[in-house]
Amino acid sequence: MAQAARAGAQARGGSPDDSWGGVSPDAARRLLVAAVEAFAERGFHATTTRDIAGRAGMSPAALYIHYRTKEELLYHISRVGHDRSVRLLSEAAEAAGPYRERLAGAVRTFVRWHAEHHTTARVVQYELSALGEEHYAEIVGLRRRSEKVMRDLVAAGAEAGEFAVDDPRATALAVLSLCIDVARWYSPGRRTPEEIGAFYADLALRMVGAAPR
Amino acid sequence: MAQAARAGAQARGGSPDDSWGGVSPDAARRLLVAAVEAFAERGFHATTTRDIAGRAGMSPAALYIHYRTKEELLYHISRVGHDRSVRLLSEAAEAAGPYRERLAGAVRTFVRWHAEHHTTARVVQYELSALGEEHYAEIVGLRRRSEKVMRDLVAAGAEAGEFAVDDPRATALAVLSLCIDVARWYSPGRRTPEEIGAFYADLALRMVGAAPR
DNA sequence: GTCTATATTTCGATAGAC
DNA sequence: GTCTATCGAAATATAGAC
Repeated sequence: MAQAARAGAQARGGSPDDSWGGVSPDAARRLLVAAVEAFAERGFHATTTRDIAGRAGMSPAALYIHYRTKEELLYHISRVGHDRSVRLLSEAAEAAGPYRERLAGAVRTFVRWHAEHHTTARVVQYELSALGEEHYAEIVGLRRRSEKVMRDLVAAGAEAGEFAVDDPRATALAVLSLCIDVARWYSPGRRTPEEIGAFYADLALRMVGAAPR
Repeated sequence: MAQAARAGAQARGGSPDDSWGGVSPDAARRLLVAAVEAFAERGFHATTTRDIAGRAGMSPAALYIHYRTKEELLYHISRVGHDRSVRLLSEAAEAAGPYRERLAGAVRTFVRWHAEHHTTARVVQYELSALGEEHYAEIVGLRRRSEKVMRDLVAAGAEAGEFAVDDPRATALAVLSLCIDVARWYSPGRRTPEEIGAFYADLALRMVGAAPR
């Protein structure tokens, strides 16, 4: 199955935005990648369906064979991105070991994803308001799940005595906020996603008052 | 002078978005406030000139008496907001006293402004890409100034032995990033801008490895 | 300075041939 | 499934009366 092979390549982290290897048919995937790039550059409302189709090497009408509306394209991107976010955070939070390691792992992975896939992440994090009402509500639900994962992790670490925080809820939201904003400012060059992830993991440990390693 | 009186009211912090008290004539100010609200809610490109004019209680054509284009409205908002940001940060950084107090003051003030004026701040921070080329370049210059202020402050604190940071530049950008993202998630209710500012000042001190107070 | 009316452009989405 | 051609709606901005 081509999908499984592509999922493997994706897990290893290939070219800048290969989050969409599993999407088929080919034309639908090309349109999705084109939409991600266009939405990230100019925003959803400033992007025309002609632009998306053009980037994918197709006519404007071809878009509507694979997606019912422009908004559905955004929803697809947003949905996949938020699913990924929840999964990355959850897996790190449920790992074995001390809470400081779990938090560091969660932040490192989450930040690395935001840097590595910064075009996708930019759309996922900053184009929410362009979603239709129902889609928006669904995505907000996923965001609450991410927030809960981080909140529970910080609270657990605090109760275990590994963290020293006055307000676990606010601290968790601040850590998440710091990670998310990476999608806004990151651009390739100065430092690798891996390096930024490691640096941010250290910052997060400082924020929760974990003893320096 | 009405402008001086309004500036006084503004410094004391009145209603949620009175950053525009000094703008005259009255119609121009109403349009500006309407644009801020609309841009913050839906984004620049999703906002129509009809919507802006409507919120200001005027006809669509009236907008063009006071502003040449919709983009000029955004530029005005962005310019004022960035000037304010640079000033808030600079004043705090140049204050007397230990660097940890200066950093705490800068973060507290900057965050408080982002929360108090979160509609304005949202436009200022997240609608940059809708600016015209020249305006964009000018605003980027102001942003670099803000970054330099924070960078120099963290570096000075580190050299003075008050902060323990591995990478002052990256740490400064992360602190700024954390502050800026407040504009994205803040909504009135749970906690006051003042409380969030104080909380974030503490987080920033942790990030730079300042000794706990 | 503000309005009504509208010129002009461009958009999202569809029709129908192939 | 993709194309060319185009519809109908809606956008920014302007013209001209008051």
